[in-house]
Amino acid sequence: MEPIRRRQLIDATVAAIHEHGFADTTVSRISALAGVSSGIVHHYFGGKDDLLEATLRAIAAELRRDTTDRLARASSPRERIDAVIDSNLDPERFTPTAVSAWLAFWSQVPTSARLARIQRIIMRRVHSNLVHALRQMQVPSERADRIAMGLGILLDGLWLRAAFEESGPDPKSALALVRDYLDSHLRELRHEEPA
Amino acid sequence: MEPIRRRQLIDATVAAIHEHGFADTTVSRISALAGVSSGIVHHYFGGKDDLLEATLRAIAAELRRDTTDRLARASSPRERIDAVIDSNLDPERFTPTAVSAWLAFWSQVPTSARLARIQRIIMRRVHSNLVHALRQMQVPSERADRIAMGLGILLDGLWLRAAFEESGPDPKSALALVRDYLDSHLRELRHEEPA
Amino acid sequence: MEPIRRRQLIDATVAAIHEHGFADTTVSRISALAGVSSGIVHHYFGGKDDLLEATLRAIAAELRRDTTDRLARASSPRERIDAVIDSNLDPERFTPTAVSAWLAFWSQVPTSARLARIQRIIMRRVHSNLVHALRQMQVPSERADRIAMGLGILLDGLWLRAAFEESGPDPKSALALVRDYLDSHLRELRHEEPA
Amino acid sequence: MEPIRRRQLIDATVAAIHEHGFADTTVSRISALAGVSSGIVHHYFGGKDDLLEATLRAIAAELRRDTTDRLARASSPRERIDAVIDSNLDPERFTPTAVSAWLAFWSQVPTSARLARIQRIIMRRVHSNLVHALRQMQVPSERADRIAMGLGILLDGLWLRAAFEESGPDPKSALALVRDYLDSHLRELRHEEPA
DNA sequence: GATGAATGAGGGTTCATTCAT
DNA sequence: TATGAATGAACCCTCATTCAT
Repeated sequence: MEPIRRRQLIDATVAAIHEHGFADTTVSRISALAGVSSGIVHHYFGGKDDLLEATLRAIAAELRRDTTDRLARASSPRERIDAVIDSNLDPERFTPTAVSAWLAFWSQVPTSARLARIQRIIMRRVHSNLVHALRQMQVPSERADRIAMGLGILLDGLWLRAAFEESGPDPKSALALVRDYLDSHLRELRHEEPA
Repeated sequence: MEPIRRRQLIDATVAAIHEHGFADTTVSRISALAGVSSGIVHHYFGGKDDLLEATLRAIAAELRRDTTDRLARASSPRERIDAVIDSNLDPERFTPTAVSAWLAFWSQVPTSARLARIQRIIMRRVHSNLVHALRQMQVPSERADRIAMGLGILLDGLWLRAAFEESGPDPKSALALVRDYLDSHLRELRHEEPA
Repeated sequence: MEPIRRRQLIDATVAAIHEHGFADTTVSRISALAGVSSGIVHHYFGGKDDLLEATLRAIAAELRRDTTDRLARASSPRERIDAVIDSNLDPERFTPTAVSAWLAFWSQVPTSARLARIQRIIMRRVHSNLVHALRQMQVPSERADRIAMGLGILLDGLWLRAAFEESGPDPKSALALVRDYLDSHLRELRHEEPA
Repeated sequence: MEPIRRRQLIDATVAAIHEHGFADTTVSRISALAGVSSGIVHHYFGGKDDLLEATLRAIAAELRRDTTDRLARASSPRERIDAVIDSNLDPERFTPTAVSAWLAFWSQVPTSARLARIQRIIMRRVHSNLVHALRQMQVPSERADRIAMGLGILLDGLWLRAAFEESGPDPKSALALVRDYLDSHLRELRHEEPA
């Protein structure tokens, strides 16, 4: 019963955040969306904060799982980089619902140590995945770090814009924009090499 | 008296958001930080929401003023682009306090029509300033639009990371990263031209 | 549970109005009198206004119920008129508590559309009951209307005075006063007939 | 200056009560209507309660003045009774504004000792004026008292209904109703006398 | 395991009152 | 005499949390 209820409540939390915003996401609204009583939240989670933390962990785990799957199927360093980018911009995850949930959590990061910790882990994972693949492509350490950071920042910026609806590019252009950034930097590297 | 009190309260609002986060920014906390009574907020602003809106408008106006000043001093299209970038990454404004306030407001955008409207205006201004300057450099319309969007997304991503402390680049590297993005695209354009 | 709590709160509201007056009837006072927490008001009624409306409806329903019962037991038009008068002046309802609650609601009628609506219905019911019975006694329509209005006004005046304690007649004299008014008008009619 | 300001504020208080109801009659609204600052109320009256008391006193004094004038012009006991009735139903005073102010004050009577005292004086004056005139017409003491009380109750009931708009008779019918009550009782007395 | 009635702290807001000017 | 900026207590209401069932 427990895993079912926990998932129900986490899904309902994401839905509630998207629908009403973080500030108006109340325990009753979440439980109403989940079709259960309000007391259940404290039964399966310690309280509202624990549910929120679990929700962030859950959507983070989803992203990680997808990235891991794609990485496993990749057969070259370049494909490994694309795996990371693609999983971040996968239209199935790059939805208004997901994106506004992320934004809501992000806004709590500066003042919530618990969420900040999780957020840091997520970011570092993306970064290290990118750096790792770049290093395999013979990109020098310091350079790999810079490119990975640029890619990470672009991805974050795209997610942010996606939360504002209409003011960001569609998933396809978003992908092109990030790939373009990567390509131009790799091209640049190749031109330098002979020198 | 009015302009003084309004500024006091707006400054206190930014400070409160930075210190406690958007959700825990209460009228009493704001007024305590401003060193005035809680009733004063409703005297000078209609209520909490109006104060929040005024605060977003104020920090947006500050950014616009700085951009306008820099644009006025620019003597070439390239300098105009740099003016926009520099004012967005000016270390004086690129502070944890300012940046977490922005993030807090951003998180309200998906569910607050009032704030969304202001946010849209701010974004569009940055975008059109960039596009305008790029067009003056003979960049084709569609291309100018894409580069401007890329720059805007990078800037947003950088602000977002700045709010997470430590996980973003320092102001100097941030500037380099954005300039680098611009340069590589302009270089690319020049290579295409002869062809 | 719901009907019990609702009744508790409605009774407490009447008591609070009697004790402190309408203006000083706060939600906390009501809930304290009812022996429950303040939050409960919003759980069982939407808010304070809804509780107040429900309270007026409840005391109006009580009056109507009593009138209906008496009307059912009446076996002549004259007894039907007495039924209406008696139920309005029944010592059990003609108490300081009940009477000051009515006055409090009356004072809100000129500025509260919700309460005005209910008040209008109550008044019309008394009036039409009286007119109906008078018509059965062969009193001409226009005359019946006038007598009924006079009776209604007397009843209202008596309730008003009852709220001022001491300055009104005791229930018994009140009853005599109203019956006397009715009798003299009926007598008058009989004298006219032969003419 | 003082008498001018006091009158301004008292008039504004009556207007505010009529317009917004007793509960929403705030000091700022009153002073706004009077065209003066809010602080002035505490300068000329001790506070809000004192202003309210002064307002009740003022409208009571107005009624008394009018009654006194009419009584002075009356040349027979019967005219003296009519004087009292007429001044209570004078269309100039029997207005929605005046009437809703009275009702508002009445509703405070059960819980305000200060206002109750004034109210008691007003009622007693009307009563004693009526009794006095009836005694001059040779009506036995106990009978005069009863008739005067009936008249007083009718007048109160009429004022109450006037506050409910539409549900009461027009000033003319109101007058007829009260005079009719008086006449039928006097006639009755004459019939008894010979017996 | 699950409910939802009940609590009460804390939120935004209003407003009578004070007081420096 | 007159102002209106400023206060802070008290209002209604929301909601995370508890707990008897």
